[in-house]
Amino acid sequence: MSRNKYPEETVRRILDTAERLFVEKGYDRTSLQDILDETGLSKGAIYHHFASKEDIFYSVCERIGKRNGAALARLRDDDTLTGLEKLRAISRLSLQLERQAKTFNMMPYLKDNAKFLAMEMCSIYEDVVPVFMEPIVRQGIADGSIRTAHPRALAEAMVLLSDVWINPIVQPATREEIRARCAVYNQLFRSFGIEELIDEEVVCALEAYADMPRPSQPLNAV
Amino acid sequence: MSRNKYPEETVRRILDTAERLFVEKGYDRTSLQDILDETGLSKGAIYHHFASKEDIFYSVCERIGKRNGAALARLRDDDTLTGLEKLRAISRLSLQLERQAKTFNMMPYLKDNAKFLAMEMCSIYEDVVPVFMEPIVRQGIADGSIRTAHPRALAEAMVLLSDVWINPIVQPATREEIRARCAVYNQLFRSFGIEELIDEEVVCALEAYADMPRPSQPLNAV
DNA sequence: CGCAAACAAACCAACGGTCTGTTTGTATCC
DNA sequence: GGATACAAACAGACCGTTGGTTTGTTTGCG
Repeated sequence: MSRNKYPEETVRRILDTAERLFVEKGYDRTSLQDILDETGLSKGAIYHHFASKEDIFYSVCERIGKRNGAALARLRDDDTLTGLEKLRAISRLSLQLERQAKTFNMMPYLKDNAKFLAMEMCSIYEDVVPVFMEPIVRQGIADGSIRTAHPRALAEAMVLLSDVWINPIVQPATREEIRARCAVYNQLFRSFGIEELIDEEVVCALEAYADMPRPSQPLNAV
Repeated sequence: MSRNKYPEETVRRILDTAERLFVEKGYDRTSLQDILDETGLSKGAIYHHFASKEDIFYSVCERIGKRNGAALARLRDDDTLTGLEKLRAISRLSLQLERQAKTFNMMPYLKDNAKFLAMEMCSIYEDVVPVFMEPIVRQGIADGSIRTAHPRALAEAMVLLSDVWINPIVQPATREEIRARCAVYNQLFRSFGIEELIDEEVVCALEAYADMPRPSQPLNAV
């Protein structure tokens, strides 16, 4: 079936399949052959639309970033909320986005998903902070709901902690650990005027992750 | 030259070479052939001492962990310092360790070193926090120099921020950005009784990284 | 002397990636 | 509006390299 009339459909199929496989098995353990088998496409098809396996991975990440970015942009540009209120909303929102993306069962633990972690860190520095978080913090400074002389740095600390620590994707944790993390997280930012960054409702939602079934064992025991 | 009398020398050579190559080029871009060429050994030799390429990587990481662990253990067990004083000393120490390991020029940016980042995160949760940081925080609580109900969580937040944020390895930054990060970092932990976690001297040392030459371009532009 | 540790090196399947070839939608010309 | 041209959209054979295995050889040492 050459010369498809709707090539963007093919691209979508490739990205959908690749995203699922990368999330399920990790980048390294997903071979091009796996993607070929599951899409029913040929190598020619894939290399017509993408330059390399890594290119597919980056495109997958970019698409996830765009999905999340749309929701974050709406929040950022909402002019009925103060900066502080937006920060609180983000805690709620990012949990929701994570659920959608199903990245929360991304692992057999961290080691098999090094590439995703690295990309997340990159996008935090290059995208999430400068495009969404810093502007929101600056708004908070302007409207008096946040106090700091270093909006960028404060935004970085908040996003990093929430995305690679609070967020239980990265490391499984018990209910008590999750609750303790949230308590510390809230206390950390109190002196910047940011009270109750994570409210009880979100804490409960986070706690639910503690019971999530995890893949039995990391494949590469050290 | 078969049947070497000092096989541990061979192991050391393999680990030394692999560590250097992994740091210079990243795990993915270092092939076994590279290690063979630079050590002058054969595949048989390497697979006699190691189970796989990943096994070499884990051994490299383990060795780095042991090197750092020795220094951290000495600090932890020093009974002339309060918990708080030990935390301050760690800021200084980890900078020093990083310099030794030369991991600070680990990159062509983050994307080429996903595996190291993931291992660092793992070792933070599995090793650094429970073995070193949490005991120190607990000591600080006992001797009154630190105030928190959640020593583990506080330790996690401190290590994460210092290792993947303050530490300029992960993302290059200007002098002003580094200084701003340190200021925010110090303010974050003030309410736990932890004053001046990073002092001016360390800030200056960190600033010096801003001028470090970085590899020109990431190899995989998105 | 014998045996296993410590290698050397040929060998292998699978991988990511390339190249050439084929089909086919569509713009263009008359 | 039908023939023609052309490139987009694939298919699939092919290639070098990779990580990993196997078999063979040397040699220190009990």
